[in-house]
Amino acid sequence: MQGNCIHRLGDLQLRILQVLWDDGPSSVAAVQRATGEDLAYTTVATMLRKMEARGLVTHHESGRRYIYRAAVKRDEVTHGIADRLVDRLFHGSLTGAVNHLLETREVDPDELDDLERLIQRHRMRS
Amino acid sequence: MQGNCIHRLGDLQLRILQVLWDDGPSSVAAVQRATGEDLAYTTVATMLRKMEARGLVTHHESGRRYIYRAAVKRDEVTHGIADRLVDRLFHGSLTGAVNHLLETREVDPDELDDLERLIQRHRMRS
DNA sequence: GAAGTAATACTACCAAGGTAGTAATTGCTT
DNA sequence: AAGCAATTACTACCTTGGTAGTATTACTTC
Repeated sequence: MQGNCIHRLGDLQLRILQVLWDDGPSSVAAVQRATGEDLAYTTVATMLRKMEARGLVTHHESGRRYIYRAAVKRDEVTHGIADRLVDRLFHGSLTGAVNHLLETREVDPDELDDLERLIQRHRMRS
Repeated sequence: MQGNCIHRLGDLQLRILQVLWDDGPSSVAAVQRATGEDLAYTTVATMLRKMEARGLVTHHESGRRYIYRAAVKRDEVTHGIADRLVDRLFHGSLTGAVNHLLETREVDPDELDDLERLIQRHRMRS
């Protein structure tokens, strides 16, 4: 929920949230399966419990088993993490960030087209 | 140096590296001052020692005092962290990342111009 | 109803970041 | 020389993510 420092997620925590966002409410077993990684059942269960304590997920019972669901929105988290990065590395400069990404990644012309369209679309808006 | 998981830096570690990149080789006291944060002298000294153990910085002695310098390049680190983020959050899609940044940040028209120029410049290159 | 199985709860550990106190050293200043 | 100030070394502690074992509980199946 609230000011929970939504950025600062470990790899496993993010992985689990992604499963819950993609697949919707899931049992521990389902999450374990969906992560694709080779983790003990109890590892996933423990992490889910820790995440619930932090307000990242909630659960309700279905029979004797817990069904977990994400308590934070994908956009919130993505936004939080991305913003934090832009601030930490580029002093909040979006241009700096995009520039760096363009410099250091392979970008094919199609992607450049996409980007240009994005910018056009944004220009309309303001 | 090498395979040291250059992404995965704590806030303080990144902060310290930024000081060393900006100001060049510095004593502990200088780093402490430059971080701007209110940290005990020994906190900075300890962190520098831990970072040296991880290969992030090196030191040489000048009289009885240590002068630390960054052992990793700014670009390496920035690239590592940014790449990791794009992979973690956007499945490696640069367009997805940029799109998200545009959606969630205030972007003024000047910045859009800058971005467009960036893209043009990149188009030339390929 | 006895045995097996699946689920959760509890506990424990390790590593790393972060923070800082205390001790020891050494050099400078009066 | 005596004492103060700066500096490094060592140690300690807390938190969090990550990983998983063991114990307990409860449902299912024969």
